[in-house]
Amino acid sequence: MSELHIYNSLTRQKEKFEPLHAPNVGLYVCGPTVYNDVHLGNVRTFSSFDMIYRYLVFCGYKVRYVRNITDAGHLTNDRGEGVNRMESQAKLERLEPMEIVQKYTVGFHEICTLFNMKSPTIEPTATGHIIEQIEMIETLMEKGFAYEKNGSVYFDVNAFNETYTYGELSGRNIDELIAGYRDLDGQDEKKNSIDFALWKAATPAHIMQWRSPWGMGFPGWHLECSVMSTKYLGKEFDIHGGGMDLKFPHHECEIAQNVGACGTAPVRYWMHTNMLNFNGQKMSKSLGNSILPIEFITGNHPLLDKAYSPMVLRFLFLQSHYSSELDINIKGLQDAEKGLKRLMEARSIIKNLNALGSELSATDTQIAEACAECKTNMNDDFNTAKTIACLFELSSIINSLKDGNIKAEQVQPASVALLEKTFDDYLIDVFGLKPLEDNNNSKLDVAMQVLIDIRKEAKLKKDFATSDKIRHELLEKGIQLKDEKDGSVSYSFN
RNA sequence: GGUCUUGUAGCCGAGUGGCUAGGCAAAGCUCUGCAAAAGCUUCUACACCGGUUCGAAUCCGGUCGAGACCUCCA
Repeated sequence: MSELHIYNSLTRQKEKFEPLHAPNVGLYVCGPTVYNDVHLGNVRTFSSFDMIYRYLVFCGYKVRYVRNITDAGHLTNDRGEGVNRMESQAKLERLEPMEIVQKYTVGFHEICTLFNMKSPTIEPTATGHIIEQIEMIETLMEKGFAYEKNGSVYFDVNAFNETYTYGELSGRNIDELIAGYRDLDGQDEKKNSIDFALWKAATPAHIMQWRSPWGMGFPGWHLECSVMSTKYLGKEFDIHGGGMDLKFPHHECEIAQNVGACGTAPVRYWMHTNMLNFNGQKMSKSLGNSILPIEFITGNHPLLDKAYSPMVLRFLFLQSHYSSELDINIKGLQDAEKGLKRLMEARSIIKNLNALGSELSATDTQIAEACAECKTNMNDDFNTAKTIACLFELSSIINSLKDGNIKAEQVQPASVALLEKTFDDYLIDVFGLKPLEDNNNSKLDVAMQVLIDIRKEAKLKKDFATSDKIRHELLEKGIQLKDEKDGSVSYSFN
């Protein structure tokens, strides 16, 4: 595909991407609720959108990337029961709610940095937009899509559904939803069980509460995204993303709020990333089987055999499509580690390649085609897996050229330049992968050269005991010596 | 129960109505003092049963299996 196509969850098909106001693109992604640590499943979603953001920028778009921080104390459900997560965590940790917010916001940002994610261009907080949320509620009430009861305000789904349609995104209809709720018979103030809270009255015990026309209270969960996306991206914008699990009810309610308040469908392209499983089971906070990102990085977890670089995890994510479920396990992590190393080493070899070709060869054509295919694949709904396959194909050519299996005369200098650009473009810029380790520590390099020279001397004297001892012991410490075809010796880290 | 997704070689994982993705693992060869790394070669799969078609893993129907959402979650 020569132009970017995106699978739109709303229409359930791939569509050509046409921004409303090219070259500008508005991208909104639902961010984390900062009441405890993000887990690896969250990281998968955010790194998927990081890749998507990077690719849009790579394509020349000017992207406004908004990702919110949910820091208001929402209830664990909409029915007026449940607990305020921010406050219960605050009690648990004996901290102020805002200390909880600060602690886990900082933690989230640290993880984002470790995983080499670009910052959004705007990262708004729910508590920073209470006034705007109240304004949207007032608009919805004026239009007859919301009603107040005992200091709380609810969205009137039935009233909305008379003018518009509720449930399109998630493929639900109101009658079935109501039927599903019926056995939970109306223990609350809502007109209808499917109505959801826009504003909840707070009891004096609630620490996080704000003044509103309906008394002290706090906003409903779905409202902040409607408000902040409208404020920063407009009533209608290009892409809205989030995890699959937010499709219903969160995104459905968001659409209803936006349509109700503004009269237009807010989002052109809905994108949903799929869940991450570990050893076959969904990783989730509520199941209690989530391994923290930092535990992967340190290897400090009973289910892990060793530490894995954040880049290995990122690469593992990229090897499958963002919209597929991904099950990870130890074997998968190990495979990804090897694969990433292979690509990174191929990339570092390119700089030293000799190309003397003057006429277009079959290899030149092969390189040109594979490089061009990267873009075609990415344009097909961000097919990172296929793009990676192209890079592996190119890696074989690079290694062959280095080893002399392909002669320098068979490749034009322009092809090597293209290889270098392609690896930098996709591996580094779009995929956001960093070389596994920098070995530009000059003192280490000098020390390594001393060992390499000693080994070389031992080999010349046929003292293989010594030369093998150096090689084996370095390998045990994670440094691999490589005897190159030309007699030189290089090293890499395992 | 409702809505939806999915079932691909030892493992992971892309995919298009006809042109054997890719990675990891395994085997053989080249290279090597021996290795490692790298290169080459081999392993040709698409849950099952029907149907549409000149042709289907790809479309349709059914069967069986797996999963997600319908309640807080990315």
